[in-house]
Amino acid sequence: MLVNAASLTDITPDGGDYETVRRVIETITNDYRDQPSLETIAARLGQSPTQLQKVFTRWAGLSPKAFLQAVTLDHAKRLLGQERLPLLETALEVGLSGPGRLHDLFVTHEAMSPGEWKARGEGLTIRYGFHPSPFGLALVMITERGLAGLAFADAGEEKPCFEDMAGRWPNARYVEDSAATAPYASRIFDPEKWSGEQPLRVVLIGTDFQVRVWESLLKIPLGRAVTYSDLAHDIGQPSASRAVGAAVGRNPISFVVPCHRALGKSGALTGYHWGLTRKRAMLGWEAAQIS
DNA sequence: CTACAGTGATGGC
DNA sequence: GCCATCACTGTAG
Repeated sequence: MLVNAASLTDITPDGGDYETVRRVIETITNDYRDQPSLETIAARLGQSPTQLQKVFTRWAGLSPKAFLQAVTLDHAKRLLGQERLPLLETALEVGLSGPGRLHDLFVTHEAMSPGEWKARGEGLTIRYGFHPSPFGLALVMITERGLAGLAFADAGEEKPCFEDMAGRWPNARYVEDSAATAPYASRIFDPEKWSGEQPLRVVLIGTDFQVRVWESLLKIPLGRAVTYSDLAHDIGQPSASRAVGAAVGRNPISFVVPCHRALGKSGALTGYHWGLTRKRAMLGWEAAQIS
């Protein structure tokens, strides 16, 4: 991990940088054809180039230029390329008990029973809170069993974001409790705290098919990517790539269940529930964590 | 680039 | 059940 602790404590407590970063990424991806210089971008955002450069680098650990390179098709293909098959064969010793090993952030998970799923959250108490994160405001939702939801919103968009999530388990009781959710937020977004000793507890609430897809996603290590059809193969339904896409899109715990590491077969970023720009940001941020 | 077909899970009716 | 809707993919013009 090249990102040092100081830079992380800079970004994580107040996620203000993300707004700037988001606009930079957006600008560049919209106008990549005319290769805008740092200067032009800075001018458009009403900031000085040096200032912009600094904020961006603090956020990603990567210069804007290097970052962009990390999110190109080329790079995406490389993420996909390396040893196609072995990747998903990595053991996932989860079961419903013992701590399993999972990608970079160690996670234990359990699935909800079908009964609980049918009840659509009936009898479940979900506590939630908004917290700043490197990717904008993060909405964290937890139950007694562990983390159940993670979503993102830009400033001012909290309400639709919450409703999006709450609509998935309409019968649950929702309690605002950011004191309870805060520890989760800080765990998740600080790579320094990713360790196997204290795995993050996660509870997957979804249909059987969805849960299988999400479990597959959890097997993708940091800095790697797979295609929707890889995932389809992994769950034993090679032709169901489209259905897989839909299931990936319904992932309630984005980032932790790394749905941003699922790409189209061409390496193109096909879609993202919380905005394609955010998907780029995550991939670029991760690229910086590895190097 | 667009169009279309084949695809499987899901949710509303 | 039926039908529309997808964060898909391959083929054709």
